[in-house]
Parts: sequence; structure tokens; C-alpha cells
Amino acid sequence: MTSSTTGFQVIRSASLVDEAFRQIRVGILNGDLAAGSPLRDSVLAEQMGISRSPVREALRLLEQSGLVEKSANRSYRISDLAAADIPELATLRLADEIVAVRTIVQHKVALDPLDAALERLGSPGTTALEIAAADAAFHAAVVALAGMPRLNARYADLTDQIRLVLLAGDLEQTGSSSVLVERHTALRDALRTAIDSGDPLPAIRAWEAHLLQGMQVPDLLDPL
Amino acid sequence: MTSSTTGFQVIRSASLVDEAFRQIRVGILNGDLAAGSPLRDSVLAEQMGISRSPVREALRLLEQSGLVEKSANRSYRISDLAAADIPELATLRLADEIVAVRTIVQHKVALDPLDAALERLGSPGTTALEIAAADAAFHAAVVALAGMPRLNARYADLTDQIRLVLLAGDLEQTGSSSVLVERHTALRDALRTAIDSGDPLPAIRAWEAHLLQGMQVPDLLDPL
DNA sequence: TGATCGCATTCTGTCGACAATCGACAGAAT
DNA sequence: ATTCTGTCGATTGTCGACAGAATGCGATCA
Repeated sequence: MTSSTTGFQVIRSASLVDEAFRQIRVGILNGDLAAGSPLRDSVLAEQMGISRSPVREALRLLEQSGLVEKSANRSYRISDLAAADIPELATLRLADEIVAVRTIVQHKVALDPLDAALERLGSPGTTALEIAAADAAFHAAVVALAGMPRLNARYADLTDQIRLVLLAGDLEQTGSSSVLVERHTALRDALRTAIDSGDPLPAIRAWEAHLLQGMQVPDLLDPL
Repeated sequence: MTSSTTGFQVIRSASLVDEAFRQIRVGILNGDLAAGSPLRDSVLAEQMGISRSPVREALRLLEQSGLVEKSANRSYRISDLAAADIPELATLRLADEIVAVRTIVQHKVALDPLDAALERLGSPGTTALEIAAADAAFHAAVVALAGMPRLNARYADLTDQIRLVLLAGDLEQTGSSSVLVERHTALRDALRTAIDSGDPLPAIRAWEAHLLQGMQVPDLLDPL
């Protein structure tokens, strides 16, 4: 890399907007911020020790990414995603992952980056939260393999919203670690055989089945 | 300085951010704003007669919607979407429209709203630009029929970006009005028969063929 | 006692100004 | 002549403050 000789790191002071975005986002996804209560920019700004302007821009970005919405009296609050929103979110996520699978199969992308995610998924002594994170990381890695930046961006937004729904209804139903490793390894193998054979359909079927058992996806998919 | 050169209007009400977003967006999509030149918030603010803050927030929103990009700590500029970006954009658009088609077929949504779009497409004496708009409106109407707000939002962003690409390379290859009416009527009929039979596959195939002939979509789709 | 109007407080939207940073240019040193 | 360095103008990032709107409370009247 560029700075390998000196060990210097590239200095990039992220803008306050990016920093505020990041902090508010993790605050929401960790459940630290109360679900229904309004998000007041002045309060957030004071808590972060910055002015309101960057916070306001960050809130707008969070709104576009779906984690935050403006209520009628025009104050921001965390999106109250309910079980009613699950079908749409799950459908869109499945659609995006299928796009990724197809692209990967068509371009015969190397699958090595998935091994790291699989390993993290199977490492012993991980909390349920870490297991869920590793699960999400595997799917995100698959999507990333497609090399489509816009797909990546919108997929990240989707997973954030889904995580918010799960947080609200706390119906975290991640199975045991071992069975998860088994299932995701099967997914990778399906991808590999699809690449070898050139036919993505079996991999797509495996993906549908996988996401179907993860959460109730509408029966949109069987006709395929 | 009046806004005669750019066609911007002085903003009066609503939210200045929304208004600025709207005006800059149409300015980009109409080609009024130079493609490569930087978008300076001070200049835009002055042209619209408002301060820089709303403009900056609008530019950030435009960045997330893909029409504008910013180099680190430097000025915004219109995204230089090239022909290299067409495969991803077209793939994502097709994926989204297929999601809509599947949802419509499964829920047996009434197709009446499409007739208005078809009529506009076939009304005589329309310019090539209006024909293109009516074409896009038909597809947007189909997506809207699915009733999925997030799908709608991201589809709108996609079509904006695609329009920007077409604007840059001006390879507008809209056929004659009559043949377009014919093709889109066929799409609606395919949708209808799919709803009646309960099998979305023929409609999906019709959609793939339609979008394939519209612009070079990668061969992602034939395995379906 | 209950409802409605008015006032005060709080919050959001917007603005002008200051500070920080970047690219370019010119001058100096090799 | 070329390269490095110091400075300057331009532009972005951030801030504190003001104005309008909304909310809540209290007083007054039916």
C-alpha cells in the first residue's frame, strides 16, 4: 500500500456530518435511543458537543436511509417500523441478494472473501448478538462480491431497517451457531457449483429457501 | 443577478430544502447545468435567492440519490455516469420492476391506472421528450401499483440516474410513438393474463425482453 | 365545571459570519 | 531549468443567532 514504508496512516478527519450520522445510526441500531421519542437536533448537537447544522444534515441523511422519519409536526423520530413492513423489506432484500448471486455466477467471481465471514460465524464463544452480526456480514459479503456500488448502498440501508424492525419486536430468532455455519456454508457451496455449471438457478433457489426460513417472506418467490 | 441564464426560480414557500432539491434536480435532468462543472453552493444559493444552508442539505440529498457526487472535502459535481454504469443501473431497474410485477400478480392489483399512461403515450403530436417521459411514466406507474413505498423511492432514484446517463451520451433511442404504445400495451396485457392465470413468469419474460431491447442489459437474465 | 382563547416557552427553519482547508501561483533554492 | 516552499484567493465546513410555527399552560368566560 501507499504508506507501507513509513507506517503512517492517511489522515482523514471525517466531517462532523459523517460522524454525527455514524453515531446516531449506531445509537438507533443499538437501541440506545428511545424508539418513539422525538430526535431533537439541539439535544443531539449538545450531546455531541457540536452545532446543530451537521446534526440536521445527518438527520436528513438518516431519513433517506430509512432509519428516521419526520412526523407530522415535523420533528424527527426513529422510524416506527412494524411487522407490517417486514414483507416489503424482506422482499427487497431477497431481490437484491438474487441480483448479487446472478452477477457473481455470471462473472465467476472468486468466493474466497466469504471464508472469513464463515469463520467468524463459527468461532466459538460468541454472543447471540455477535452471531447475528456475523450472519449479516456473510450476506453483506456476498452482495459486495457483485461489485455493484449502488446495490451495496441500498442493501446496507435495507439491512439497517430490518435490524431496526427486529430490535423493535425483538424477535431475534437466530439459531445456534453450528447450524448457521452449516447453512451458510451450504449457500457458498451452492454459489460455487452454480459458477462451475453456469446455471444460477439452484443457487437462487437455495437463497430463497434460506431467507424464507429466516423470516416470513411473502410467497412471492415460488413461481420462479 | 437574475436567474434568467439558468432558469431557476426564486423560492417562496414549502421547505427551502425540498424546493432547492427539486430545482437542482430538474436542472440536472434537463441538462441546464453543465455536466462536468462543479456545483458551488454559494452560487446556487445566490441564484435561488436563499442562503447556503438549505442548498447544502439539498446537495447532500442529491448525493444520496445518485445524481450528484462530491470529492472529499471538495465541491459537488454532477455525477459523471458513463456507459460503464449502464449495466448496473439497468440490472437494478429490471430487478425492481420484476419485484413490482410479481407483487402485482400475486395481489391481483387492478391495472386501470396504467390506461392513463398508455393514453398519454399514444396521444398524437408529442415531442420526443414527452414520449420519453410518458414511457418512463408507464413504468413508474407499474412500480407504483405494487404499493411498496421503499421500492418506489429507490426506483425513482434509479430512473433519475438512468436519465442522466442518457442525457450525457444522448443516445435517446425512443422509437416511434405508435410502436411504443403497442409494446407497452402488450406489457399491460401480459400483466393481466398473468394475474388471471396466477403465473407471473410470462409477464416477467415480457418485461425482460422489453427492457433488453430498450438498452443493453447484461445477459444476466436469460438463465431465468 | 368544562371549553376556548391567549400567552409563554420550545423547537425548527433559515441566515449571515467566522474558521479551516484546498488549489494555484510565485519566488527561492538547488 | 527544475523542484521545493511559502503565501494567497477561493470555497467549503461549522457556528451562533434570529424569526416563524407549534405546543403546552393558564386564565377567562359560558
